[in-house]
Amino acid sequence: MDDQTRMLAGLAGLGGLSQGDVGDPDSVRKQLGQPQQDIGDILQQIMAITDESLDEAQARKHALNCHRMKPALFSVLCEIKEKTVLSIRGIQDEDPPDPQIMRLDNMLLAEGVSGPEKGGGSAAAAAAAAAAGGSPGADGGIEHSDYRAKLAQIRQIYHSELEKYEQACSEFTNHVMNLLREQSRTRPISPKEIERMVAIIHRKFSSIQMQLKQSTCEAVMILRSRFLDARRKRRNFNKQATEVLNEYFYSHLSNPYPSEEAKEELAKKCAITVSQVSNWFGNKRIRYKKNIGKFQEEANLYAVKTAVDAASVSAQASQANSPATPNSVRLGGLCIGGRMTFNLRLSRARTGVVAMRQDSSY
DNA sequence: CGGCATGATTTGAA
DNA sequence: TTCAAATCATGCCG
Repeated sequence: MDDQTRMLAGLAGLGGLSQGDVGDPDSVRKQLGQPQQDIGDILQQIMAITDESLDEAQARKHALNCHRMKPALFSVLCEIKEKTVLSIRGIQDEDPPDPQIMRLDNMLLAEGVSGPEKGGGSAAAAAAAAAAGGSPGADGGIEHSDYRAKLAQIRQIYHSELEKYEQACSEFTNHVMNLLREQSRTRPISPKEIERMVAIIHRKFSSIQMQLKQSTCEAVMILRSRFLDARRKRRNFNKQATEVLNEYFYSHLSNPYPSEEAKEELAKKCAITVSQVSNWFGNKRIRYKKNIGKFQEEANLYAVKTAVDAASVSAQASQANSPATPNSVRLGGLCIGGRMTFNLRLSRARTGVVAMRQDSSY
C-alpha cells in the first residue's frame, strides 16, 4: 500500500510538480520564505513524507487545504505551471500503435493463443502439423494432441495473466484519476493532464503486456520446435506392437509388403501411424535380408506362434470355413530353415498392373 | 561408456 | 509414390 502511494505520488509528479510542492506545507512555506533553502533538505523532507502513514498524509493534506496561505500557494503553483507546461507540451502527445506489439499480436493470433476460443487453437495445431508434414510420414496423432494440450495450457496462462494486467491497469488508472482529482483542489490540474496521465499509465502497462506477449511467443516457439523435433526422436514400440508386426512379417515372408489397408489395420492394432508401419517394414525387410541367419530364430518363433494361433482358430471354426487366409501359416511354416527370400514381388499393385520384378537373391 | 538394436530420415531408382 | 539402401540418432543393456 505504501509503495503504491509512493508510485502514485511519483506519477503525479510527472504532471509538472514535485510531490514536495504539494504534500508538505512546511516545506512550501520554507521555500516561499527562503528560496535558497538547501535542496538536500527539501529532498530529505520529500523522502520523509513518502514514509508517512496514509493517515498522517491525509492530515497534512487537510492542513494544507485549510492553510491561510493556500490561495497564494495556488497562484504560485499556477505560475510555475505556466512555465513547465510550456516545456512539457508536445513531448509525447501522439501515440501510434507500436509495430512491435502489432507483430506479437499477429503472431499470437496466428498461433491461436489469442483470438477466439478452441477453434483458433486447433487451427494453429493443424497449421503446425502441416508445417511438420512434407516429409514422408507425418500424421503423428499422438504428438498432435500433445501439442494441442500444451498450447491450450499456454493459452490459458496467457489469458489469465492478461486479465490480471488489465484489471490492475484499470484499478491503477482509477486510483490515479481519483488522486489527481483530489489534488486538483490543491494545485491546478486540467482534465487534459489527467488524460495524459492515463495515457502514460496505459503505455506503461502495455509495455508490461508486451513482455507477457513476448514471453508467450517464446513459449509457443519452444513448444513448436520441440513438437517438430519430437518427430525425430525415436521411441521403441511396445512389445505387443512389435509382436503384431513380426507376426505379419513372418507370416508373409514370401511377400512382406502389406497393402495400404493392411498397413492401416496394423497401425490400428499397434497404436502407431501408418508411416511408422511402413518404416518398420522397410527396416525389417532390409535387415532381414542382410542377415537372415540372425533372424532365423525369430522367424521360427513366429512361424510356430502363428501356426498355433491358426490351429486354434481353425479348431474353433468348424470345418465349414474354407481356408480363407491365403498367405498364412503354410507360407510361414515353409520359410523355416529354408533359404527364404522374398525375391519376387508385386510392384505397382495399386495400378492394377501386376508387374513382376526380379530382385537380387540374397 | 561402448556397442548393438531400432525407429526415422535421406537419397536415388523405378 | 513406393521401395531399397545407407545413414542418422537415440534407446538400451552389459
